[in-house]
Amino acid sequence: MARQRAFDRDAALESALRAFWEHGYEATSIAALTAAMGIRPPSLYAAFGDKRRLFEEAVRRYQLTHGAFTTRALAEEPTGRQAVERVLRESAAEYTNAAHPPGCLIITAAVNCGPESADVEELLRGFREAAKAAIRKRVDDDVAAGRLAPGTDTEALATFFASVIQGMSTQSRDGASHAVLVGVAELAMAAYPPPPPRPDGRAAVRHTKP
Amino acid sequence: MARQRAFDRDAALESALRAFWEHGYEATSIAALTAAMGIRPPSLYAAFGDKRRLFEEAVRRYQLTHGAFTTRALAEEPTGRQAVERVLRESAAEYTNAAHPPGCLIITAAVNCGPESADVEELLRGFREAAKAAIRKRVDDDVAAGRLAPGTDTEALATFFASVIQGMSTQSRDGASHAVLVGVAELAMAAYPPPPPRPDGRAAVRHTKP
DNA sequence: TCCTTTCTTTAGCGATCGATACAGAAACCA
DNA sequence: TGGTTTCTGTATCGATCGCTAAAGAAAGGA
Repeated sequence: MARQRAFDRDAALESALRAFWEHGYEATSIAALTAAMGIRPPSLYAAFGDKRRLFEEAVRRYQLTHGAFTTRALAEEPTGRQAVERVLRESAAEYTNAAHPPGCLIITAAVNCGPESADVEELLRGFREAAKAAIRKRVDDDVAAGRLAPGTDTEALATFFASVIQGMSTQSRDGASHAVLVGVAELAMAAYPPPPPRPDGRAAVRHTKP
Repeated sequence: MARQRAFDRDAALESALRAFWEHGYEATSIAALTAAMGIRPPSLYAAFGDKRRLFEEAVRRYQLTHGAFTTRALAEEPTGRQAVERVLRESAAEYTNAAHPPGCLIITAAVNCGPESADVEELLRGFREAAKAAIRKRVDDDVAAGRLAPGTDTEALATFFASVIQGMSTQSRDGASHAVLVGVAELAMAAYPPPPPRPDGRAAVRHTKP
């Protein structure tokens, strides 16, 4: 054995994550990263490989921490409708949480990429596609369970909710408050289709007076 | 008088616009710009000042050409509801028009900016805020005209539709088709509130059989 | 205590960034 | 045709980019 690393690798990774979250992949220089992480370039390269691998590790960490609420919400709620509503509400809260940068790293951190880092753009695109597919799966489950009419356009629904979430990320970075984004989430739920008529022909249960 | 410029300034500006549209402000280098515009750096600087002023001029050009449909739709439609629906439908078409890069330049071209070009980020943010305010104005008009209930949360509505449009831009850049984005636009319109009850207590006009 | 190993530091690598100095070329006026 | 002016092309500026060689510093084994 020999000398051990003098900095907290996890804390440094979290600092890098936040720098990427704030300014994106290309606009965050090694100099900015080392300043944020409190280390010098050789320590960064020894511990994380290079800038791209550091970014990928930061994204993985983001998914397991700040961004884990979406996976949880989609896994835990009993119906697609409830799952989508929870994702929307928790996005409104997370994107405006003053304890960290606004918006979503996976949505915003690799938007303006030169041709030499197109694969980084593609990496985040893959995560976004996976998230949209996870939403669609829950909506498809609602169709299969009879909670949504057969033939419901679940691709359009999933793309719609993905769009609202991505727009909420942009809005939060433009200064929208938590309260306004909750309003956005509630409005978005108006697009979730009503349940189909029951097989006995009776109307669905009403929750308001006729 | 003396020697005149040997290239088409407008065509060069359009080429620069598309380069910025594709990769964003910082990720588009002077070398990439001069290659796309078919000129050498001194010609670029003589005709456009510097990179920032070239970008600002490209954004102005974008607003007057590819992005002008929003201003037109919001100005020409008789009601807020129709204005919003037209903006959504035309956004779906424009963002997926294969004749130019996908999505919206004003939404995507200055997302990942370093601290030294934070003012460029702020410039586009201002345009986005103005667009959202223009949407809100048309919704406010619907409230004033009695087409929407008094007390309607027009800020939430405007932020919702701005979010959907921004999300559609991201989705188009991730590969969503025109047809799917039209579906997104139609779903978004479900959030536009129904008209308030008439003063005589009768229900609003129905367009479908009871 | 010395040796080995790995980390940290200083310093700087080649490449590219935005932006220009300079000279040659082209268009107008006289 | 000569003089003036402005544009164009070459070649390059200092600064910064991602990244690393080399030497000093610290921790474990002998």
